Amino acid sequence: MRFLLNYRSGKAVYLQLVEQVKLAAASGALQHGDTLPGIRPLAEQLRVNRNTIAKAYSELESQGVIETVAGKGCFVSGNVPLFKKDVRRKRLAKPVDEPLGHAQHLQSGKTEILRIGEER
Amino acid sequence: MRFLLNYRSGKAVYLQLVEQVKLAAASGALQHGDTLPGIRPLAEQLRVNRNTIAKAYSELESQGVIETVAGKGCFVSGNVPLFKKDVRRKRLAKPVDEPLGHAQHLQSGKTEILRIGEER
Amino acid sequence: MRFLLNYRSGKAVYLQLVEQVKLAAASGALQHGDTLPGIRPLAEQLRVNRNTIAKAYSELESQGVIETVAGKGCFVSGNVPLFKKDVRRKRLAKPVDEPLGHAQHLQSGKTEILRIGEER
Amino acid sequence: MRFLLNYRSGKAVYLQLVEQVKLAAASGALQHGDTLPGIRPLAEQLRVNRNTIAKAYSELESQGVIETVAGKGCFVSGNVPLFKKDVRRKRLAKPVDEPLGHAQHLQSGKTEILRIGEER
DNA sequence: GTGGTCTAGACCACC
DNA sequence: GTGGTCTAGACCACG
Repeated sequence: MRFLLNYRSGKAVYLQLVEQVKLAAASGALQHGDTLPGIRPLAEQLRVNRNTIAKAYSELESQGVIETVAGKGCFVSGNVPLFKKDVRRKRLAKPVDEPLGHAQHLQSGKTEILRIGEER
Repeated sequence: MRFLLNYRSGKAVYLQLVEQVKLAAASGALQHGDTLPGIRPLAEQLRVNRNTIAKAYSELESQGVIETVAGKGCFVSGNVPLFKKDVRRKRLAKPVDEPLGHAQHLQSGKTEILRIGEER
Repeated sequence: MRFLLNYRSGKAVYLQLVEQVKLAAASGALQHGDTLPGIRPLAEQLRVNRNTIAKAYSELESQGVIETVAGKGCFVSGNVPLFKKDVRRKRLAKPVDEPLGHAQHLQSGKTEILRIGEER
Repeated sequence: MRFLLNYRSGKAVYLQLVEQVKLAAASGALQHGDTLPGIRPLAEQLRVNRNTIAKAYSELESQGVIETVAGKGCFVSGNVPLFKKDVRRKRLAKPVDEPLGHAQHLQSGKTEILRIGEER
Protein backbone atom coordinates (compact mmCIF):
# COMPACT_ATOMS: atom_id res chain seq x y z
CA MET A 1 0.00 0.00 0.00
CA ARG A 2 1.26 3.44 -0.92
CA PHE A 3 0.45 6.45 1.21
CA LEU A 4 0.28 9.98 -0.05
CA LEU A 5 0.87 12.56 2.63
CA ASN A 6 0.46 16.27 2.37
CA TYR A 7 2.82 17.53 5.02
CA ARG A 8 2.08 21.16 4.33
CA SER A 9 -1.66 20.75 4.37
CA GLY A 10 -1.93 21.10 8.12
CA LYS A 11 -4.27 18.13 8.31
CA ALA A 12 -3.05 15.88 11.06
CA VAL A 13 -0.74 13.35 9.43
CA TYR A 14 -2.05 10.52 11.53
CA LEU A 15 -5.56 11.36 10.35
CA GLN A 16 -4.46 11.30 6.74
CA LEU A 17 -3.14 7.80 7.34
CA VAL A 18 -6.25 6.67 9.16
CA GLU A 19 -8.42 7.95 6.37
CA GLN A 20 -6.39 6.36 3.62
CA VAL A 21 -6.33 2.97 5.30
CA LYS A 22 -10.05 3.10 5.95
CA LEU A 23 -10.67 4.18 2.38
CA ALA A 24 -8.55 1.38 1.00
CA ALA A 25 -10.24 -1.15 3.26
CA ALA A 26 -13.70 0.09 2.36
CA SER A 27 -12.92 0.07 -1.33
CA GLY A 28 -11.50 -3.42 -1.30
CA ALA A 29 -7.92 -2.42 -2.03
CA LEU A 30 -7.06 -3.78 1.40
CA GLN A 31 -8.63 -7.11 2.29
CA HIS A 32 -9.08 -9.16 5.44
CA GLY A 33 -5.72 -10.43 6.62
CA ASP A 34 -3.55 -8.11 4.55
CA THR A 35 -0.49 -6.89 6.40
CA LEU A 36 0.12 -3.22 6.98
CA PRO A 37 3.68 -1.83 6.81
CA GLY A 38 5.61 -1.92 10.09
CA ILE A 39 5.62 1.23 12.12
CA ARG A 40 9.33 1.95 11.92
CA PRO A 41 9.88 1.32 8.22
CA LEU A 42 6.77 3.28 7.37
CA ALA A 43 7.85 6.14 9.59
CA GLU A 44 11.18 6.24 7.79
CA GLN A 45 9.62 6.01 4.36
CA LEU A 46 7.18 8.82 5.07
CA ARG A 47 9.81 10.82 7.00
CA VAL A 48 7.49 11.09 9.92
CA ASN A 49 7.88 10.45 13.61
CA ARG A 50 7.19 6.88 14.74
CA ASN A 51 4.66 8.15 17.23
CA THR A 52 2.59 9.50 14.39
CA ILE A 53 2.33 6.10 12.69
CA ALA A 54 1.67 4.44 16.02
CA LYS A 55 -1.11 6.90 16.72
CA ALA A 56 -2.71 6.20 13.36
CA TYR A 57 -2.57 2.43 13.83
CA SER A 58 -3.88 2.70 17.36
CA GLU A 59 -6.76 4.82 16.12
CA LEU A 60 -7.46 2.30 13.38
CA GLU A 61 -7.44 -0.53 15.87
CA SER A 62 -9.84 1.23 18.20
CA GLN A 63 -12.13 1.71 15.22
CA GLY A 64 -11.94 -2.00 14.45
CA VAL A 65 -10.39 -1.53 11.05
CA ILE A 66 -7.17 -3.35 11.87
CA GLU A 67 -5.85 -5.72 14.49
CA THR A 68 -2.37 -5.47 15.89
CA VAL A 69 -0.51 -8.48 17.17
CA ALA A 70 2.44 -7.59 19.36
CA GLY A 71 5.64 -8.87 17.83
CA LYS A 72 3.95 -9.76 14.56
CA GLY A 73 2.43 -6.70 12.95
CA CYS A 74 -0.82 -5.06 12.03
CA PHE A 75 -3.48 -6.77 9.95
CA VAL A 76 -6.63 -5.65 8.26
CA SER A 77 -9.64 -6.98 10.08
CA GLY A 78 -12.55 -8.59 8.31
CA ASN A 79 -15.48 -6.51 9.37
CA VAL A 80 -15.19 -3.44 7.17
CA PRO A 81 -18.21 -2.82 4.97
CA LEU A 82 -17.43 -2.14 1.34
CA PHE A 83 -18.41 1.13 -0.25
CA LYS A 84 -21.17 1.02 -2.77
CA LYS A 85 -20.39 2.56 -6.10
CA ASP A 86 -22.31 5.76 -5.60
CA VAL A 87 -20.67 6.35 -2.25
CA ARG A 88 -17.33 5.94 -3.93
CA ARG A 89 -18.23 8.54 -6.48
CA LYS A 90 -19.23 10.95 -3.81
CA ARG A 91 -15.96 10.55 -2.01
CA LEU A 92 -14.14 11.11 -5.23
CA ALA A 93 -16.09 14.22 -6.02
CA LYS A 94 -14.48 16.40 -3.40
CA PRO A 95 -10.82 15.98 -4.31
CA VAL A 96 -11.69 16.27 -7.96
CA ASP A 97 -13.64 19.38 -7.22
CA GLU A 98 -10.91 21.26 -5.49
CA PRO A 99 -8.58 21.97 -8.39
CA LEU A 100 -11.48 23.46 -10.27
CA GLY A 101 -11.58 26.18 -7.68
CA HIS A 102 -7.94 26.91 -8.25
CA ALA A 103 -8.54 26.93 -11.94
CA GLN A 104 -11.20 29.56 -11.52
CA HIS A 105 -8.79 31.84 -9.75
CA LEU A 106 -6.27 31.30 -12.51
CA GLN A 107 -8.87 31.89 -15.18
CA SER A 108 -7.90 28.72 -16.98
CA GLY A 109 -10.14 26.99 -19.46
CA LYS A 110 -11.55 23.50 -19.25
CA THR A 111 -9.31 22.08 -21.92
CA GLU A 112 -6.23 23.27 -20.17
CA ILE A 113 -7.24 21.33 -17.09
CA LEU A 114 -8.09 18.19 -18.96
CA ARG A 115 -4.78 18.23 -20.78
CA ILE A 116 -2.95 18.36 -17.50
CA GLY A 117 -5.10 15.58 -16.11
CA GLU A 118 -4.39 13.38 -19.09
CA GLU A 119 -0.65 13.59 -18.65
CA ARG A 120 -0.77 11.82 -15.35
CA MET B 1 -14.50 36.92 -5.19
CA ARG B 2 -15.50 33.42 -4.21
CA PHE B 3 -13.39 31.32 -1.89
CA LEU B 4 -13.29 27.55 -1.77
CA LEU B 5 -12.11 26.15 1.51
CA ASN B 6 -11.28 22.60 2.34
CA TYR B 7 -11.90 22.52 6.06
CA ARG B 8 -10.94 18.88 6.44
CA SER B 9 -7.71 19.06 4.50
CA GLY B 10 -5.71 20.12 7.50
CA LYS B 11 -4.05 22.84 5.49
CA ALA B 12 -4.25 26.01 7.53
CA VAL B 13 -7.41 27.80 6.48
CA TYR B 14 -5.73 31.18 6.56
CA LEU B 15 -3.07 29.88 4.17
CA GLN B 16 -5.71 28.63 1.78
CA LEU B 17 -7.12 32.13 1.72
CA VAL B 18 -3.73 33.74 1.28
CA GLU B 19 -2.96 31.47 -1.62
CA GLN B 20 -6.26 32.03 -3.34
CA VAL B 21 -6.06 35.79 -3.10
CA LYS B 22 -2.48 35.80 -4.34
CA LEU B 23 -3.46 33.49 -7.17
CA ALA B 24 -6.37 35.66 -8.15
CA ALA B 25 -4.24 38.78 -7.99
CA ALA B 26 -1.46 37.22 -10.03
CA SER B 27 -3.88 35.92 -12.65
CA GLY B 28 -5.60 39.24 -13.04
CA ALA B 29 -8.92 38.16 -11.56
CA LEU B 30 -8.29 40.69 -8.80
CA GLN B 31 -7.03 44.07 -9.89
CA HIS B 32 -5.48 47.08 -8.26
CA GLY B 33 -8.01 48.81 -6.07
CA ASP B 34 -10.50 45.97 -5.91
CA THR B 35 -12.10 45.60 -2.51
CA LEU B 36 -11.84 42.34 -0.65
CA PRO B 37 -14.80 41.08 1.38
CA GLY B 38 -14.95 42.47 4.90
CA ILE B 39 -13.48 40.32 7.64
CA ARG B 40 -16.69 39.71 9.52
CA PRO B 41 -19.02 38.95 6.61
CA LEU B 42 -16.44 36.68 5.05
CA ALA B 43 -15.93 34.86 8.33
CA GLU B 44 -19.64 34.22 8.52
CA GLN B 45 -19.94 33.12 4.94
CA LEU B 46 -17.05 30.69 5.23
CA ARG B 47 -18.17 29.63 8.71
CA VAL B 48 -14.80 30.42 10.11
CA ASN B 49 -13.67 32.56 13.00
CA ARG B 50 -13.03 36.27 12.40
CA ASN B 51 -9.46 35.93 13.54
CA THR B 52 -8.70 33.38 10.87
CA ILE B 53 -9.70 35.79 8.13
CA ALA B 54 -7.86 38.58 9.90
CA LYS B 55 -4.71 36.48 9.98
CA ALA B 56 -4.97 35.78 6.27
CA TYR B 57 -5.48 39.44 5.40
CA SER B 58 -2.69 40.51 7.70
CA GLU B 59 -0.37 38.01 6.05
CA LEU B 60 -1.40 39.30 2.64
CA GLU B 61 -0.68 42.83 3.71
CA SER B 62 2.76 42.00 5.01
CA GLN B 63 3.42 40.35 1.65
CA GLY B 64 2.37 43.52 -0.12
CA VAL B 65 -0.53 41.91 -1.94
CA ILE B 66 -3.22 44.00 -0.31
CA GLU B 67 -3.47 47.20 1.67
CA THR B 68 -5.74 47.45 4.66
CA VAL B 69 -7.23 50.64 5.96
CA ALA B 70 -8.70 50.35 9.43
CA GLY B 71 -12.31 51.39 9.38
CA LYS B 72 -12.49 51.21 5.60
CA GLY B 73 -11.55 47.81 4.31
CA CYS B 74 -8.91 45.84 2.46
CA PHE B 75 -7.87 46.63 -1.09
CA VAL B 76 -5.77 44.88 -3.67
CA SER B 77 -2.50 46.68 -4.06
CA GLY B 78 -1.06 47.51 -7.44
CA ASN B 79 2.30 45.84 -7.47
CA VAL B 80 1.49 42.19 -8.04
CA PRO B 81 3.19 40.72 -11.09
CA LEU B 82 0.95 38.70 -13.39
CA PHE B 83 1.58 35.05 -14.09
CA LYS B 84 2.69 33.96 -17.52
CA LYS B 85 0.81 31.11 -19.12
CA ASP B 86 3.33 28.34 -18.47
CA VAL B 87 3.60 29.30 -14.82
CA ARG B 88 -0.14 29.06 -14.59
CA ARG B 89 -0.07 25.53 -15.91
CA LYS B 90 2.52 24.50 -13.38
CA ARG B 91 0.46 25.87 -10.51
CA LEU B 92 -2.54 24.02 -11.81
CA ALA B 93 -0.71 20.71 -11.99
CA LYS B 94 -0.49 20.06 -8.26
CA PRO B 95 -4.16 20.38 -7.30
CA VAL B 96 -5.11 18.35 -10.35
CA ASP B 97 -2.63 15.69 -9.36
CA GLU B 98 -3.86 15.14 -5.87
CA PRO B 99 -7.23 13.51 -6.51
CA LEU B 100 -5.48 10.86 -8.56
CA GLY B 101 -3.93 9.53 -5.39
CA HIS B 102 -7.34 9.27 -3.81
CA ALA B 103 -8.64 7.53 -6.88
CA GLN B 104 -5.99 4.88 -6.57
CA HIS B 105 -7.17 3.98 -3.11
CA LEU B 106 -10.71 3.78 -4.32
CA GLN B 107 -9.74 1.73 -7.36
CA SER B 108 -11.61 3.99 -9.66
CA GLY B 109 -10.92 4.09 -13.36
CA LYS B 110 -9.89 7.07 -15.37
CA THR B 111 -13.24 7.40 -17.04
CA GLU B 112 -15.00 7.59 -13.74
CA ILE B 113 -12.84 10.53 -12.75
CA LEU B 114 -13.31 12.33 -16.00
CA ARG B 115 -17.05 11.91 -15.83
CA ILE B 116 -17.10 13.52 -12.42
CA GLY B 117 -14.87 16.29 -13.65
CA GLU B 118 -17.14 16.97 -16.57
CA GLU B 119 -20.16 17.50 -14.39
CA ARG B 120 -18.65 20.54 -12.75
CA MET C 1 17.05 38.81 27.68
CA ARG C 2 14.82 40.94 29.85
CA PHE C 3 11.71 42.59 28.47
CA LEU C 4 10.09 45.73 29.81
CA LEU C 5 6.44 46.02 28.96
CA ASN C 6 4.18 48.95 29.45
CA TYR C 7 0.79 47.31 29.69
CA ARG C 8 -1.06 50.56 30.15
CA SER C 9 0.52 52.44 27.30
CA GLY C 10 -1.93 51.10 24.79
CA LYS C 11 0.89 50.31 22.40
CA ALA C 12 0.34 46.78 21.20
CA VAL C 13 2.24 44.48 23.51
CA TYR C 14 3.39 42.31 20.65
CA LEU C 15 4.86 45.39 18.96
CA GLN C 16 6.72 46.36 22.10
CA LEU C 17 8.29 42.92 22.06
CA VAL C 18 9.10 43.08 18.36
CA GLU C 19 10.77 46.42 18.81
CA GLN C 20 12.80 45.37 21.80
CA VAL C 21 14.06 42.24 20.14
CA LYS C 22 14.97 44.13 16.99
CA LEU C 23 16.69 46.81 19.04
CA ALA C 24 18.65 44.26 21.00
CA ALA C 25 19.63 42.44 17.82
CA ALA C 26 20.65 45.64 16.08
CA SER C 27 22.70 46.81 19.04
CA GLY C 28 24.52 43.54 19.40
CA ALA C 29 22.97 42.55 22.70
CA LEU C 30 21.41 39.59 20.87
CA GLN C 31 23.70 37.72 18.54
CA HIS C 32 23.30 35.17 15.79
CA GLY C 33 22.19 31.86 17.21
CA ASP C 34 21.07 33.18 20.58
CA THR C 35 17.94 31.50 21.86
CA LEU C 36 14.89 33.55 22.67
CA PRO C 37 12.74 32.64 25.67
CA GLY C 38 10.12 30.01 24.92
CA ILE C 39 6.65 31.25 24.12
CA ARG C 40 4.91 29.75 27.10
CA PRO C 41 7.42 30.61 29.83
CA LEU C 42 7.74 34.15 28.51
CA ALA C 43 3.99 34.54 28.42
CA GLU C 44 3.82 33.51 32.05
CA GLN C 45 6.66 35.76 33.10
CA LEU C 46 5.20 38.79 31.35
CA ARG C 47 1.68 37.83 32.44
CA VAL C 48 0.48 37.94 28.90
CA ASN C 49 -1.36 35.46 26.76
CA ARG C 50 0.64 32.87 24.81
CA ASN C 51 -0.79 34.10 21.54
CA THR C 52 0.56 37.57 22.11
CA ILE C 53 4.10 36.28 22.37
CA ALA C 54 3.48 33.99 19.42
CA LYS C 55 2.34 36.94 17.33
CA ALA C 56 5.45 38.90 18.23
CA TYR C 57 7.76 36.01 17.36
CA SER C 58 5.89 35.31 14.16
CA GLU C 59 6.23 38.95 13.17
CA LEU C 60 9.92 38.84 13.96
CA GLU C 61 10.34 35.77 11.84
CA SER C 62 8.56 37.30 8.88
CA GLN C 63 10.91 40.26 9.24
CA GLY C 64 13.87 37.94 9.14
CA VAL C 65 15.10 38.87 12.60
CA ILE C 66 14.65 35.43 14.10
CA GLU C 67 14.16 31.89 12.91
CA THR C 68 11.71 29.60 14.61
CA VAL C 69 11.93 25.84 14.59
CA ALA C 70 8.77 24.09 15.67
CA GLY C 71 9.48 21.83 18.58
CA LYS C 72 12.86 23.45 19.22
CA GLY C 73 12.57 27.15 19.80
CA CYS C 74 13.28 30.56 18.32
CA PHE C 75 16.74 31.72 17.42
CA VAL C 76 18.25 35.04 16.45
CA SER C 77 19.12 34.98 12.77
CA GLY C 78 22.43 36.20 11.48
CA ASN C 79 21.54 38.90 9.04
CA VAL C 80 20.66 41.84 11.24
CA PRO C 81 22.72 44.97 10.53
CA LEU C 82 24.18 46.68 13.59
CA PHE C 83 23.29 50.24 14.47
CA LYS C 84 25.90 52.94 14.16
CA LYS C 85 26.34 55.29 17.09
CA ASP C 86 24.42 58.26 15.72
CA VAL C 87 21.48 56.10 14.80
CA ARG C 88 21.44 54.82 18.34
CA ARG C 89 21.21 58.35 19.69
CA LYS C 90 18.30 59.12 17.45
CA ARG C 91 16.39 56.08 18.61
CA LEU C 92 17.05 57.06 22.16
CA ALA C 93 15.77 60.57 21.71
CA LYS C 94 12.10 59.73 21.42
CA PRO C 95 11.60 57.75 24.62
CA VAL C 96 13.65 60.31 26.51
CA ASP C 97 11.54 63.06 25.11
CA GLU C 98 8.19 61.72 26.15
CA PRO C 99 8.39 62.11 29.94
CA LEU C 100 9.10 65.79 29.48
CA GLY C 101 5.55 66.22 28.27
CA HIS C 102 4.26 64.59 31.40
CA ALA C 103 6.47 66.77 33.50
CA GLN C 104 4.90 69.84 31.97
CA HIS C 105 1.48 68.78 33.15
CA LEU C 106 2.81 68.13 36.61
CA GLN C 107 4.66 71.44 36.69
CA SER C 108 7.84 69.79 37.81
CA GLY C 109 11.23 71.40 37.48
CA LYS C 110 14.19 70.09 35.58
CA THR C 111 16.13 69.19 38.68
CA GLU C 112 13.30 67.08 39.98
CA ILE C 113 13.36 65.03 36.81
CA LEU C 114 17.08 64.59 36.83
CA ARG C 115 17.04 63.47 40.44
CA ILE C 116 14.54 60.78 39.62
CA GLY C 117 16.58 59.74 36.61
CA GLU C 118 19.68 59.44 38.72
CA GLU C 119 18.09 57.02 41.14
CA ARG C 120 17.64 54.39 38.48
CA MET D 1 -3.74 73.47 27.79
CA ARG D 2 -1.59 71.48 25.42
CA PHE D 3 -2.20 67.83 24.87
CA LEU D 4 0.41 65.33 23.81
CA LEU D 5 -0.99 62.31 22.07
CA ASN D 6 0.84 59.20 21.08
CA TYR D 7 -1.27 57.91 18.22
CA ARG D 8 0.97 54.94 17.59
CA SER D 9 1.09 53.86 21.18
CA GLY D 10 -2.13 51.89 20.98
CA LYS D 11 -3.33 53.39 24.23
CA ALA D 12 -6.87 54.55 23.74
CA VAL D 13 -6.67 58.17 22.70
CA TYR D 14 -9.62 59.15 24.82
CA LEU D 15 -7.90 57.65 27.85
CA GLN D 16 -4.74 59.62 27.15
CA LEU D 17 -6.85 62.76 27.21
CA VAL D 18 -8.66 61.77 30.37
CA GLU D 19 -5.42 61.10 32.13
CA GLN D 20 -3.77 64.32 31.05
CA VAL D 21 -6.71 66.45 32.13
CA LYS D 22 -6.87 64.69 35.48
CA LEU D 23 -3.16 65.10 35.93
CA ALA D 24 -3.26 68.78 35.12
CA ALA D 25 -6.19 69.30 37.47
CA ALA D 26 -4.56 67.42 40.30
CA SER D 27 -1.28 69.25 39.87
CA GLY D 28 -2.90 72.65 39.81
CA ALA D 29 -2.16 73.44 36.18
CA LEU D 30 -5.92 73.44 35.62
CA GLN D 31 -7.97 75.26 38.21
CA HIS D 32 -11.61 75.45 39.13
CA GLY D 33 -13.56 77.22 36.42
CA ASP D 34 -10.91 76.97 33.71
CA THR D 35 -12.38 76.31 30.30
CA LEU D 36 -11.43 73.25 28.34
CA PRO D 37 -11.04 73.49 24.55
CA GLY D 38 -14.22 72.88 22.57
CA ILE D 39 -14.77 69.41 21.19
CA ARG D 40 -14.65 70.30 17.52
CA PRO D 41 -11.60 72.57 17.54
CA LEU D 42 -9.72 70.17 19.73
CA ALA D 43 -10.65 67.26 17.48
CA GLU D 44 -9.29 69.16 14.53
CA GLN D 45 -6.14 70.23 16.27
CA LEU D 46 -5.37 66.71 17.45
CA ARG D 47 -6.53 65.24 14.14
CA VAL D 48 -8.85 62.90 15.92
CA ASN D 49 -12.49 62.02 15.52
CA ARG D 50 -14.94 64.24 17.42
CA ASN D 51 -16.39 61.16 19.09
CA THR D 52 -13.04 60.49 20.70
CA ILE D 53 -12.92 63.91 22.37
CA ALA D 54 -16.55 63.64 23.35
CA LYS D 55 -15.88 60.29 24.94
CA ALA D 56 -12.99 61.70 26.94
CA TYR D 57 -15.01 64.66 28.18
CA SER D 58 -17.95 62.47 29.03
CA GLU D 59 -15.67 60.18 31.00
CA LEU D 60 -14.19 63.16 32.81
CA GLU D 61 -17.60 64.45 33.67
CA SER D 62 -18.76 61.14 35.05
CA GLN D 63 -15.63 61.17 37.22
CA GLY D 64 -16.49 64.61 38.48
CA VAL D 65 -13.37 66.24 37.13
CA ILE D 66 -15.18 68.59 34.78
CA GLU D 67 -18.66 69.93 34.26
CA THR D 68 -20.16 70.43 30.85
CA VAL D 69 -22.74 73.04 30.15
CA ALA D 70 -24.66 72.49 26.95
CA GLY D 71 -24.12 75.39 24.58
CA LYS D 72 -21.37 76.87 26.72
CA GLY D 73 -18.51 74.47 27.09
CA CYS D 74 -16.66 72.31 29.55
CA PHE D 75 -15.26 73.62 32.79
CA VAL D 76 -12.94 72.23 35.41
CA SER D 77 -14.87 71.47 38.55
CA GLY D 78 -13.65 72.47 41.96
CA ASN D 79 -13.47 69.25 43.85
CA VAL D 80 -10.21 67.76 42.61
CA PRO D 81 -7.67 67.12 45.34
CA LEU D 82 -4.18 68.39 44.64
CA PHE D 83 -1.28 65.98 44.49
CA LYS D 84 1.23 66.12 47.26
CA LYS D 85 4.82 66.42 46.24
CA ASP D 86 5.75 62.81 46.80
CA VAL D 87 2.78 61.60 44.78
CA ARG D 88 3.90 63.84 41.97
CA ARG D 89 7.33 62.29 42.04
CA LYS D 90 5.88 58.83 41.85
CA ARG D 91 3.77 59.71 38.82
CA LEU D 92 6.82 61.16 37.18
CA ALA D 93 8.87 58.08 37.85
CA LYS D 94 7.18 55.82 35.33
CA PRO D 95 7.56 57.90 32.18
CA VAL D 96 11.10 58.73 33.17
CA ASP D 97 11.79 55.08 33.78
CA GLU D 98 10.73 53.83 30.42
CA PRO D 99 13.49 55.19 28.23
CA LEU D 100 16.00 53.54 30.52
CA GLY D 101 14.71 50.19 29.35
CA HIS D 102 15.29 51.20 25.79
CA ALA D 103 18.73 52.34 26.68
CA GLN D 104 19.55 48.97 28.12
CA HIS D 105 18.68 47.29 24.87
CA LEU D 106 20.81 49.76 23.01
CA GLN D 107 23.67 49.37 25.45
CA SER D 108 23.99 53.09 25.89
CA GLY D 109 25.78 54.66 28.80
CA LYS D 110 24.29 57.01 31.39
CA THR D 111 26.05 60.08 30.10
CA GLU D 112 24.68 59.54 26.63
CA ILE D 113 21.16 59.62 28.02
CA LEU D 114 21.71 62.69 30.13
CA ARG D 115 23.17 64.58 27.23
CA ILE D 116 20.10 63.89 25.18
CA GLY D 117 17.86 64.88 28.07
CA GLU D 118 19.66 68.15 28.48
CA GLU D 119 19.10 69.20 24.92
CA ARG D 120 15.36 69.35 25.38
C1' DG E 1 -20.12 49.21 9.78
C1' DT E 2 -14.51 48.68 9.25
C1' DG E 3 -9.82 46.52 10.94
C1' DG E 4 -6.50 45.79 15.24
C1' DT E 5 -5.40 43.74 19.52
C1' DC E 6 -5.82 40.72 23.44
C1' DT E 7 -7.49 36.66 26.30
C1' DA E 8 -8.52 31.90 27.31
C1' DG E 9 -8.47 27.45 26.03
C1' DA E 10 -8.29 23.70 22.61
C1' DC E 11 -5.76 20.21 19.43
C1' DC E 12 -1.94 19.25 16.37
C1' DA E 13 3.22 17.49 15.20
C1' DC E 14 7.64 17.05 16.78
C1' DC E 15 11.45 16.38 20.46
C1' DG F 1 8.80 20.39 26.56
C1' DT F 2 8.65 23.23 21.68
C1' DG F 3 5.90 26.20 18.03
C1' DG F 4 1.43 26.41 14.82
C1' DT F 5 -3.35 26.86 14.15
C1' DC F 6 -8.12 27.66 15.36
C1' DT F 7 -12.23 29.22 18.17
C1' DA F 8 -15.02 32.37 20.84
C1' DG F 9 -15.63 36.55 22.68
C1' DA F 10 -14.00 41.08 24.41
C1' DC F 11 -12.64 46.20 23.83
C1' DC F 12 -10.46 49.76 21.04
C1' DA F 13 -10.50 53.82 17.16
C1' DC F 14 -12.52 55.35 13.23
C1' DG F 15 -16.63 56.29 10.23
